[in-house]
Amino acid sequence: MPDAHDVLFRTLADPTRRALFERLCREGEKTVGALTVQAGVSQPAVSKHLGVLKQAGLVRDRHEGRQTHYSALLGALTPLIEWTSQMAGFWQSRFDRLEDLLNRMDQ
Amino acid sequence: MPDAHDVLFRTLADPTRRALFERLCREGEKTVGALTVQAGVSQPAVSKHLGVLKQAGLVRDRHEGRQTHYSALLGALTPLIEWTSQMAGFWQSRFDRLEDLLNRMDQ
DNA sequence: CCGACGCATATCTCAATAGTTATAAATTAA
DNA sequence: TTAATTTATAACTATTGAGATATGCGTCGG
Repeated sequence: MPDAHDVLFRTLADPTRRALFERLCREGEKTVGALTVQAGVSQPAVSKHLGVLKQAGLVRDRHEGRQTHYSALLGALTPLIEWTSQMAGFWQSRFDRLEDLLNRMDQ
Repeated sequence: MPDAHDVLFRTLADPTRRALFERLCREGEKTVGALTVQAGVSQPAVSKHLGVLKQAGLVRDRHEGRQTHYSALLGALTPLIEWTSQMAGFWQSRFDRLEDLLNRMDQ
């Protein structure tokens, strides 16, 4: 079973899909049709990508008549931020331990 | 040609490869053999993943006799951090504009 | 010098998935 | 009701890439 990091990285790895998410972040809520215009792929492809983004918790949809409006959910990026700072943290702590070691060696 | 974000997301999307990078972050420099033991895949698979990580600038290698030592390069994560905060920034600024609009409507 | 060791590369296979077109389903307009 | 519009789903194709095994290449110990 894939954890949150897996889902996020895998979902955002595709350029087309990430571009869709970026547009929703930049420009706010958009219909499928509006997104399709500049997506460079067919409407079914856009719908499928939006489905994957929704599954990952990165977007939500709102139905209004015969159109569906999608918008970004920034909160879903939290695990990504945490992962990144965790990696940086590990690196930093190893650096600190090295510094300690060097300090002790000086004495 | 894929930009820095593309490379990073694509490289870190694979669980096995990301696990290798995480170990290098947590535990520092490791040989291919040491990494292979706990990787759950064959040694050639590990070598290939390390090659991809190196290509992405996420790790560097150091040859010593007949073994190769790999270590993480945290700086390579910068574009990822920037992308994330950029997305959050777009969201925030749209929120601010909405707030402004509501304030103006109040008057 | 020769065999074992450590890693990288070559080649192949298989599964996952992004894309397509065709079509269904639901809503609105005429 | 019929036709047009909007989105989602179905079915298929093609590509990508992660994994395996086999092997090549350099290095160390005996």
